[in-house]
Amino acid sequence: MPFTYDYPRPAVTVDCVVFGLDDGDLKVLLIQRADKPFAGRWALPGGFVNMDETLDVAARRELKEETGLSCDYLEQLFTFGEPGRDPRGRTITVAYYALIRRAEHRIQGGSDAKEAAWFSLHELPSLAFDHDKILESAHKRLQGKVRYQPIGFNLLPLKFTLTELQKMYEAILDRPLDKRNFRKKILSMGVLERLTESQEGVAHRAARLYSFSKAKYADVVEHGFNFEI
Amino acid sequence: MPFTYDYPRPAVTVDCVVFGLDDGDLKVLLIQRADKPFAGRWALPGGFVNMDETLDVAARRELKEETGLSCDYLEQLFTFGEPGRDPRGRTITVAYYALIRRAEHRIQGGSDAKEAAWFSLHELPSLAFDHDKILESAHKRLQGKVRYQPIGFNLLPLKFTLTELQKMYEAILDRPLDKRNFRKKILSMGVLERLTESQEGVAHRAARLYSFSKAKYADVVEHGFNFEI
DNA sequence: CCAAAAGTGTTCTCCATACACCCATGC
DNA sequence: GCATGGGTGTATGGAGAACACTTTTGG
Repeated sequence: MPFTYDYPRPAVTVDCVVFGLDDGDLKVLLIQRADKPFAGRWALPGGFVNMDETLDVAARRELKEETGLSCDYLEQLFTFGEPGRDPRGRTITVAYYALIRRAEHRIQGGSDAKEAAWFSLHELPSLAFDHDKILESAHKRLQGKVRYQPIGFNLLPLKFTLTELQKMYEAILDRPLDKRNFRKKILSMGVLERLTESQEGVAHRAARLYSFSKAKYADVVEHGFNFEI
Repeated sequence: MPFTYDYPRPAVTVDCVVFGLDDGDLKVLLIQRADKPFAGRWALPGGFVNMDETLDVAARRELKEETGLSCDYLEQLFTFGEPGRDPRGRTITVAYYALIRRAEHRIQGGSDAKEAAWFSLHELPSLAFDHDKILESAHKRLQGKVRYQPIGFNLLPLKFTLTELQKMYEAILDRPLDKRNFRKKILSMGVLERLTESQEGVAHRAARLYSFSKAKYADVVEHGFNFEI
C-alpha cells in the first residue's frame, strides 16, 4: 500500500533528561554541542529518530552514542513541537526522562557531543533550544511519579541503606522527611528485602543493607496495595 | 540556517480521544474512515500535522474538520511511534485526549470521515490502527487525573447539580461513591459556587445548581490546598 | 571516650469510611 | 398520597505527623 501523503514533513528527534544521584544531590546529564546551531552550548542528549526503530530504542541509542550510558529506567515524558523551537526548521521532539545508577557507569563524550557532564539542578547552565522547558517538566514528572511508583530505586545501588533511600527521596522531592516515619512507612509496604550484610568502611555504626524486591512489589500490587511515599 | 538533515522523515499525525458524558455513561467519539487503509472501520479523529501549526492546534483543527466539535479541555497524552503501526509507512502520532460538554454541541461527519458517532466505553467496535491501545491509555490517564485535578467539570454543563457531579465521577472511575461523603468532601474544598437557581422540569424535588469557580480554585491552590476526590 | 550515624515507639489529630432517614416536589 | 430523587450527621478506625533518646562502631 503506497503512502499517498507527500506533503513536507517535520523532522522528528528524541531528547533525554537523564537523572543521577550524587550522595544527596540530584543531577542531570548534559552534553556540550559540537555543531551549529547552539555550538558550544549545553543541551540534552538526543538526536534524530531512524525510520526503522521505535522511539524508546532511539532514545536509548542516542544516549549511548552521545554519553556512553545505558539507562536503568526510561519513560516517555512529553512531545514538544512548537514551530520555531529549532532554528533549522520544523522539528518535533519526543522527550524522555531516564534514571541511572551513577556509581555503576562512567560517562564519556560521543560523536555529536564535545563533552558530557553532570550538573546539579541548582546550578544549571543556559541550555540550547527549549531544553530548559523540557528539563523542568521532566523534574516535575519525576517528583510526581516517584511518590506512587517505585522508580526511585533505579537511582540507587542494588544494595542500599535506609538512610540512602531516604536521602534519595529528599533529593528528588526537595524537602526533608522524618526518619522514623519514613522507615515505618517504607518497611510496612513490604517491598524491601532485608539483607544479612551490612555497610562496610564507614567510621561509625554500620547500617543494614536492603534491596528492592520486584517479586514482593508484584505481590503487594496484586493484593490491592498502593505504594506511596 | 539551512537544515542539514536530509534523511527520510516519518509522517507525523495527531489523534484525539474525545470523551463526553451521556447521563451516567462515559462515551467516546469515533469516526468511520472513508479511505484506505481501514476504510469503513471506526477510528479516532485525527490527521497530519501542518508545518506551521503547534501540535495542540493541529489536534483542535482535525477534531473540528472531522466532527465539527470544539473541545473544552485538551491535553497531550502520549506519542505512539512503533514502526509498522501504519501500513502506509512510518507514522508517528501524538495522541491527545479531550473533554467536551456534549449537551452544548452537535456532531457531524467531515471530509475524511464518513460519519461520527458516540460509543459507550463498554460497547466499542474494533478500531483502526493501534487506536484501541491509544483509547485505553487515554481512559487510564483520565481516571488518574480526574482525581487530583478539577478537569471533570469540562464534561458537565456550566450549571450542574451535586448528583450530576457525583455521577460524572462514578462514570469515569467506574465505581460507586457514597453520596454523603462525596458531598461533604467536594463542598469542603471550597471550589464550587452555590447558585440561587434550582433545577427545573423534574418530577421531584428540584436540586440546587452549582458551578465550578476558577477563582475559588486558584485561591485554594495558592493556599496549598490539594484537590482530591 | 568521643564523634557520627543507626535504630527505635508513642501520642494526637485528622480524614476516609460506613451507614439511614426525613424532605420537597410533580403528578 | 405516592413515587422520586434531594438533602443531611455521627461514630469508628487507620494513617500521617510530630517528636528524643539509646546503641553501635571506628578512630
